[in-house]
Amino acid sequence: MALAERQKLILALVIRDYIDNAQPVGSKTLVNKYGLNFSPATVRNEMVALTEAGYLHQPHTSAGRVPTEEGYRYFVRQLMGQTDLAPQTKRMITHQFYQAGHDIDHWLRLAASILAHQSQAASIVTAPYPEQANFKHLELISTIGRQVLMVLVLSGGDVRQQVLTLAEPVAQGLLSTTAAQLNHLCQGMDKRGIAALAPQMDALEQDILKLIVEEMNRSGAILDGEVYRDGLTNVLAEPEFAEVDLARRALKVFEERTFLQDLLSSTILTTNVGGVQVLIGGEGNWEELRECTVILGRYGVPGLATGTLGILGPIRMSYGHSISTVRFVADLLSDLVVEMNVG
Amino acid sequence: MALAERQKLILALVIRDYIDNAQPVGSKTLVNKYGLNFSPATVRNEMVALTEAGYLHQPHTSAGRVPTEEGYRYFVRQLMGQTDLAPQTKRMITHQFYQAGHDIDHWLRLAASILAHQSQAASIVTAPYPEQANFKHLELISTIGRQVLMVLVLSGGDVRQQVLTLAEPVAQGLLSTTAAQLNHLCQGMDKRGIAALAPQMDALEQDILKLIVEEMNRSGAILDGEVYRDGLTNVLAEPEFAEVDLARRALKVFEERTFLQDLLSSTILTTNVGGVQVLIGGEGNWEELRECTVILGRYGVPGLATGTLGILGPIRMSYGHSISTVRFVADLLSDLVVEMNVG
DNA sequence: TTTTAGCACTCTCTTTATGAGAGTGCTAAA
DNA sequence: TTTAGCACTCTCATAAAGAGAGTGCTAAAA
Repeated sequence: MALAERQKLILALVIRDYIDNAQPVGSKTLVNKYGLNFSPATVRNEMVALTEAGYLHQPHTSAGRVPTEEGYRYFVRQLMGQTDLAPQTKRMITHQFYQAGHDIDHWLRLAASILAHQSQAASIVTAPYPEQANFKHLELISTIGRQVLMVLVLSGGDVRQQVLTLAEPVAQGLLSTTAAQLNHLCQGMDKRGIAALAPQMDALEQDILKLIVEEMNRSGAILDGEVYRDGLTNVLAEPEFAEVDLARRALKVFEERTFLQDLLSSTILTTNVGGVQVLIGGEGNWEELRECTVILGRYGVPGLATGTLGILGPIRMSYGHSISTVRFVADLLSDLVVEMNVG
Repeated sequence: MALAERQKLILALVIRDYIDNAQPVGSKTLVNKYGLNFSPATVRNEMVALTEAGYLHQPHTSAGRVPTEEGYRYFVRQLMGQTDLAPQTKRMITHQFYQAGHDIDHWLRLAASILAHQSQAASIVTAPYPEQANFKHLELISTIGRQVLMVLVLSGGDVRQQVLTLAEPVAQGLLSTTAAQLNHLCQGMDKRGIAALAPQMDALEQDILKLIVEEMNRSGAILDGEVYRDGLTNVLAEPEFAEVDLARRALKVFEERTFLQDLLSSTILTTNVGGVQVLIGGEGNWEELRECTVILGRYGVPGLATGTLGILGPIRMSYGHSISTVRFVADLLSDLVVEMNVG
């Protein structure tokens, strides 16, 4: 259903007011507060239409109106327009990154902290994960008995460790020469190339190559690396989560990796780097996120390394600011990924 | 005040019952439920004594009794006795570690998960930190008046800054030569060696050395590396945290690094590896932890690398199980640290 | 002297009633 | 099409009343 201009105006005002005050919005208040040049009765008529269209809702017969999920969605998609952070906010954020040194760990932690702080919501940032990993270097270290520690360095500086248990003990000398050979042979190869090498090798080498391929397969996995969270307690400060159980279930989605994996994987498929996705009220799929909005973005360099970041807050959140923040931080992290791979 | 045996029995029963049911415990209930061979009136008399001694508390004139913080402390120290996990629980935990591969990151994540799950509380595990720091480099910078900024670089690349206030102003030139001398003298020394140097020095140098030793003592420290958290939402499930604000403030302690640093540092000084410390109700120092108990332990190899782990839950928690779990997981992690350093 | 039965008393929690307040929906006039 | 007027509805805060649980005290029993 297409909305008339005045209806759009009223819807937008109701949503804005509700976002600020967390109180149902009445016709009279609206007119007085925003100096509308038509009467409360007119507003009421329009509100009836908006309620019938499914964008507003009455908690009870004689209360003001509250936006429905559908109302928020309409607002975010049609009414809000493009927003951007204030230049000074941008500067402040950039400055913090600049000060954080050159450690990716610090960056990601800071990113989570900034997201949480700016949006007053819970935030999450996943470490960038190489989408396509190439072989760079291999080290084999005999530890004890038949146990061999394999250290694998992939392109992008990703280091993996795995323990390999051999059929029989092998001397460190042989391990070293084997590693040297494989380093020579596999240099720069992707997993496909390495898998193709295997048939011509002896048993020991085949074992090792298999493990290498396994590790490289795990690349591009959504959630293998570290996850940075922050601001979980912000959510608890919102009045809609005065009912702890609601808060508990929502935060659980951010806390448990299995949930998170589901949540992020659906986004990864549909969101481009630089793009931002807004999930309002669980969108029907997420009972746990009934009263929540999740804003997710991706950062990094497609085909090289990408990560996900986002926030979780009450549906009643300041969308403009939150979306801008997620987008801005994503862009900053993307720059850092580029720098890291260049430098 | 020393308690009679019967008083101890009643105190223990009240606490046990309250831990299970989160309801004030009355005299009649107690007698019926636990088949005591004396009457409710007798129990009431004893309860009066226990209340006067500060171990029990009445929410209002005509309610049952609730343990005070002091009551819990007495319980934990005197009444509870040594507890241990059930052998099958231990096996299960050990098994999970065994399956977790050989990656310290996984171990710590798993440790946090197990702690959270076993105790139904929020858990925290810090990465093991090398305890023994050796002197590498010193820089002394005159800032203003008698204030001198000391920058200390330790082995492992750990950089510390401290401001030192001298008895009288000292020129930058003298500071520089002093720094050069000390750099020469202390090269590669540990804190013990540096402490031994002090007596032969002049006043300025002694001041500086003292500060250096202090900083090196803080090694081990506390919170530079990754922090693993889990089960934050468990806390929200407890009835005492139905009031979100209480939960928010408590969880904030675990969430914010500055808080955590304070909390852990106080423990690090007083707890040995393998030991467990129980902080009940913030112990007067922690307003945020008013309704909480924090159980902290240390793991690792003293003098080599140690870390901290612990849980945060409501005061009304199952102490036996929680303490045993913290201790057991600490021991397991200690074994892993040993293995890691041997292999 | 210690323990116990009996009983009045206290305090909370729940239920019910009442009134104020905010906002609506409808109708009829502008 | 818009608006003023008004009766109506529903929530929320407050007060009153009754049920329930547990206590403290006293006097008798062990």
